[in-house]
Amino acid sequence: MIEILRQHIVTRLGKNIDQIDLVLSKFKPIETKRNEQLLSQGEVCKHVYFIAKGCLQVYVYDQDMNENTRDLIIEDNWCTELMSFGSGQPASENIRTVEPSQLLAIDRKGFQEMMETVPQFDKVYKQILEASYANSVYRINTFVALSALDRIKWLMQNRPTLMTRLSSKLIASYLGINKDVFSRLKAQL
Amino acid sequence: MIEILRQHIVTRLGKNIDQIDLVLSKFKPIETKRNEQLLSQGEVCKHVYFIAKGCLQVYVYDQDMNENTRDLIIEDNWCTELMSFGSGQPASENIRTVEPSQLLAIDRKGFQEMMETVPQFDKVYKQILEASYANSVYRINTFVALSALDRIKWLMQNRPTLMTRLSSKLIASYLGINKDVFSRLKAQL
DNA sequence: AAAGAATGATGACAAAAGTCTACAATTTAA
DNA sequence: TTAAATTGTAGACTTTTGTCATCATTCTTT
Repeated sequence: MIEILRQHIVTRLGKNIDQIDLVLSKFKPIETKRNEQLLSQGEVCKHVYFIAKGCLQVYVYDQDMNENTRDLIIEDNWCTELMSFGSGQPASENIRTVEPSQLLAIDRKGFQEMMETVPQFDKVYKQILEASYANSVYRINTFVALSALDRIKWLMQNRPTLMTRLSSKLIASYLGINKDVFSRLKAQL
Repeated sequence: MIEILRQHIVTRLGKNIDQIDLVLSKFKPIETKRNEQLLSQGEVCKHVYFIAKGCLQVYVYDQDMNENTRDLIIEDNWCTELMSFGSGQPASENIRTVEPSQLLAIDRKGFQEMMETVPQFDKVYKQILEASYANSVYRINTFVALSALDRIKWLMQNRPTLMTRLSSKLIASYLGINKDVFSRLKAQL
């Protein structure tokens, strides 16, 4: 499992990283079933997860306790509640697995040590941040500019794997559409 | 004008930055009227702007050529189209001033020099990225979890200055609500 | 293999949001 | 300072989206 992370780092920083094994040793492998809770709002987010395999859902509750999906993240990506992880304040979001997953978790201490002792890792962190931000930007633009139907089309165009891989319920929640409406709109295509 | 940026950096990095004047010298001051176009989609985004005074709108067009606002950014903040600025690819977003503004612009060359010669600035960049990302996360959550009316309430709670300072048309577009609907919902409060 | 739970589709209806028009009020630019 | 343009509000109407109930189907779990 750790080899997948090694590969992820190598493709971003090149092969000759002195302390790559030191870095890797700071990650703890976790095997999960589906629907395992990794973070609940109110708790402090203690880890950053690298997803070697599987899929995580980041979600929030509304007044009616419906679950609304802020992000769906698949393998070869990172997941955390950054604000809580960075500040130590309680998280406002929840995270769970939606598939049996293989994760590599690093805690705050490990993360900070890594950033200090392996300056290059700072670069990886920046890349992760930039990618996450870019993702958010596109996502916001779909919400301000597109109707429900067009958001569905957008997802099919831009993240076709998500559409086929995950349940309609999840996808609808990710798109900010009621699941019944999603079902109807899909039929229209 | 440059003093405002100096202050911005000092509060983030502390007073004893060796080369702060070198950094500041790389920024070009720009005075704008309102409604000045800083970037049009298709162009490459060549600058990062620090807003010393005023307000910028980042927006995209939909099929009907309506303008949809991805972000509204006021003084003491940064604005750019990061993906285009970073990659040199054509921008997918537009940027204009919505108020007469005082901006400090740095181009790619200046930016890269800065990151290399003043390693501390890298930290500022990271902070900007993190803040922008955090912002986006909250914003996405308002879209997946809240109705139009609740998004209005959210904005009044969390960014009350925006509400009073900018036109209803802009705010409606920022919230992803039709301007007529926005007018009606506001009356309901 | 079977019971139970979750999922996805559908119809009927309700509520929310969007469109269009008109008009007064305000702002902008000549 | 005025003419022109933009903005904000309102009513009547349409479309989109949400809700609820039902039912067949598929997954899960025992």
